[in-house]
Amino acid sequence: MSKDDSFDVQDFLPYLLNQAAEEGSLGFQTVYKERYGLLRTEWRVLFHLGIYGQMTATEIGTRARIHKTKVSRAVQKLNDRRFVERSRSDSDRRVEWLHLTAAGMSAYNDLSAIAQSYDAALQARFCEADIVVFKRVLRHLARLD
Amino acid sequence: MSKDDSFDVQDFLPYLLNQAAEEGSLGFQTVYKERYGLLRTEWRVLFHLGIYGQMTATEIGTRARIHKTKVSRAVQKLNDRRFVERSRSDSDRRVEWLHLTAAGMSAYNDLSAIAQSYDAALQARFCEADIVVFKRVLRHLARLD
DNA sequence: TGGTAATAGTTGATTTTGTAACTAACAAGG
DNA sequence: CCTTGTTAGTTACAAAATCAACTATTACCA
Repeated sequence: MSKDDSFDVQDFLPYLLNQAAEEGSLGFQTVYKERYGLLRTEWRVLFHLGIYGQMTATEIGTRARIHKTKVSRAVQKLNDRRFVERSRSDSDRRVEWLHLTAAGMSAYNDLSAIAQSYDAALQARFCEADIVVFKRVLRHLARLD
Repeated sequence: MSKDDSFDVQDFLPYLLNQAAEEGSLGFQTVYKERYGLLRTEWRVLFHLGIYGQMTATEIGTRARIHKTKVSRAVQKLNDRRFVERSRSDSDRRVEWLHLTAAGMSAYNDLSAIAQSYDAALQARFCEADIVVFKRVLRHLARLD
């Protein structure tokens, strides 16, 4: 017996978003996990380097809104696996430029191809007009525009 | 230098969903955290009991897709705080019925009221037609319909 | 019956995360 | 130069999530 029938979790946006996000990443998560033993943050860092090329840890953190300690640890792991190389900047020896190795690039290419087809399969479940609206609202909520 | 310019993380649905979900729960998270010292899972369990009334841990886990160990520990904490009471079923002594105490109900009422206005504020940023589409797609992705 | 499997829920060991404090390098004003 | 403040990134310790193994109870069936 509900105390307040006018409220339903399933209409609560943060709840809906969380459920959809979990459901939506589930399938792809197993790919980068089982195929390359990557964690979610590690995959995210890999993708940013694959897409935007050379970046610093801080830049990645700012762009993806990941805390610097999380980025730091992800970079460490990716470096251990020889997916990422670090090089100190000459002009400012605090900053470290990160870029993918050949192995990292190859993992990125493989995963991004899978990501694209995964994404296409997800989007195929809706009509194009709905996807347009959906993504626009998402981007706005995610503060990406 | 990007290897594959046709791909952008910001168009990748799982990524977008995650960012939006994190952004969207951020504000409300501080409410249940600072006001009642609740964790995300604890809040979710509280809400389910507030809305659907008496339930078992397994039912909550199934409906919200939370792992049973997470539910178990959340119920323990909520029970410690006297927000939830447990009672063994007579017909099957493995199952435990959970329901809110008066204190739990009051916390739920308080939080659900805040949740509703928080939700309304989020939704006010878009036109109604967009919200309708958005929620429909979300529900489908979250496999809630 | 008795044996095997299934279900509800808990506990313990290991990983991962979060918070704060830390080192190192730079910047700017006196 | 020195003090103070800021920025890049790491590390230490506590909190939380995860995974597997566990107890207790019921269900199935030969």
